[in-house]
Amino acid sequence: MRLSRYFLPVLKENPADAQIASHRFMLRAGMIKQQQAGIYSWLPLGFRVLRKLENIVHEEQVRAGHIPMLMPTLQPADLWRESGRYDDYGEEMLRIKDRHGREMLYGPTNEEMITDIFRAHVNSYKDLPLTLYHIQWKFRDEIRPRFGVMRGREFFMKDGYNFDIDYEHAIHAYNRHMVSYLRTYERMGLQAIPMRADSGPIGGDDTHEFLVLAETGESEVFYDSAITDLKLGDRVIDYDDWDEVAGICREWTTPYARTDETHDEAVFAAEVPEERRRSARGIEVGQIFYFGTKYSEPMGAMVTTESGERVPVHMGSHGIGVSRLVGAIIEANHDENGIIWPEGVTPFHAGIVNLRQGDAATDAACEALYAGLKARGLEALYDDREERAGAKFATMDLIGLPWRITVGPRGLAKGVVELTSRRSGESEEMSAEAAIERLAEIYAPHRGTPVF
RNA sequence: CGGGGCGUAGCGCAGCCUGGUAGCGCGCCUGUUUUGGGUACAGGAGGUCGUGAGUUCGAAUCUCGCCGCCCCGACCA
Repeated sequence: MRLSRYFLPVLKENPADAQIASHRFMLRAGMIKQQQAGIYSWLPLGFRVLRKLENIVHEEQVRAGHIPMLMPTLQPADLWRESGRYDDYGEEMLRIKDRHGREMLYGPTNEEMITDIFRAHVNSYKDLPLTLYHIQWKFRDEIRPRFGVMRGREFFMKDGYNFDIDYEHAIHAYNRHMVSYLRTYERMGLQAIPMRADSGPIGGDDTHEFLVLAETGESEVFYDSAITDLKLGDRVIDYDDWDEVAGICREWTTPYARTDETHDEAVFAAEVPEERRRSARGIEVGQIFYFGTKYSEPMGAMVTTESGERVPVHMGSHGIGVSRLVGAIIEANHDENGIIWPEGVTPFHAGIVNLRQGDAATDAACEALYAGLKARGLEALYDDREERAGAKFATMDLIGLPWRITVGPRGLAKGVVELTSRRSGESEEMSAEAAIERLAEIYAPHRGTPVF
């Protein structure tokens, strides 16, 4: 993408309304524009990141054997009356009437709707296990939205629902989700720690929240520092292998890690040596629940077992806050100059800065570089504006592309360009070809592939 | 919802107390200049002062209503 033809409305000054780094940088980098309290337009740069995250989530869900679909944002009130949540959910649910006076709501979650779909089409244990998910906009009419997309009212979320014949199968689904989530966050360059949590309005017995450690987190967390050394890495996982999946969950849930809601100081002290006890703040970026027959029973989602018995299906639900993650990633990856995107989620793989726009040789070198990166499947943002070097560097730092290639007459005279890491600030001179080669290597592990 | 604050040019703000129909910085446009970290100079465009009513000869400024936004708290993916 040539910056001169892109839409990147960056702000030089800090917007008054933005309190925390992610909100400030998202506004300054031209990623979002607020339309109402807690409701944002996603401008091109922000949209690219959102799509990258969405794609990673899809890839990891499909890898775990879960099936993508799409449910509507508007739901009929009657469905929620069946589960009893129409009255329970309270003011947080946005209620609407259509022209005929029919009561509807902008869905804050989809347990009722997915259960309705299930009961309409599934009757036998032979169709289980089944896990369906979608990534869709949700709405929760927060009393007080704040922190930009971290706590908006409208938000983009992956929510998945598993249907299983009994408790044991449902727990495997739960474990499978935990592992798939660990891998999802890891690919996004995040360390998200599963912590034992409270179930809240979704209800249920087993539940873990995933928290990203960040100073601006809304929850206080307590954990054994050993947990932050755990890495999934590139181990191959068979999601149908109950023992393997449970083993990975054990690895991550054995070290103490809880939010203030479930924290127990006595247990913390007994289980964790003092030098490994940590307290910090965390941003919740996902949660998994097992809730058994909470919805299937009142809504009549029954299946026939092998022995001919009709039983309510065991369910769980699992969410990842995709739009919130954009903010969480920035909270965990920024400095005073702007964002520092992890390679897995960056909106462009590299930035090209032309230091002498209009100079035939520099222009040609930049064009060749741009084409060369494209040929290797890498997306560059080429700053071809008539701007001074300082302005171009400042923009690149702000929008946080992890790699920058600087092209100027001085370097070209020596036959080199400069490759700079946004994270370390270190630069290295090399030929344009070598820079392309290097970037191709760097991004080799971060290539997404369309999954469905 | 309780408490606090704000709404003046695209963004950040001053002006309001002590009414006389707007100003600064950044950004934008033009020209010159500069050219490896937001260059300098000159010229220029751009404002229903959130909105409605009231007071007044006269309201951005005073009074009341409404709308919107932000912060703290309770609440929350």
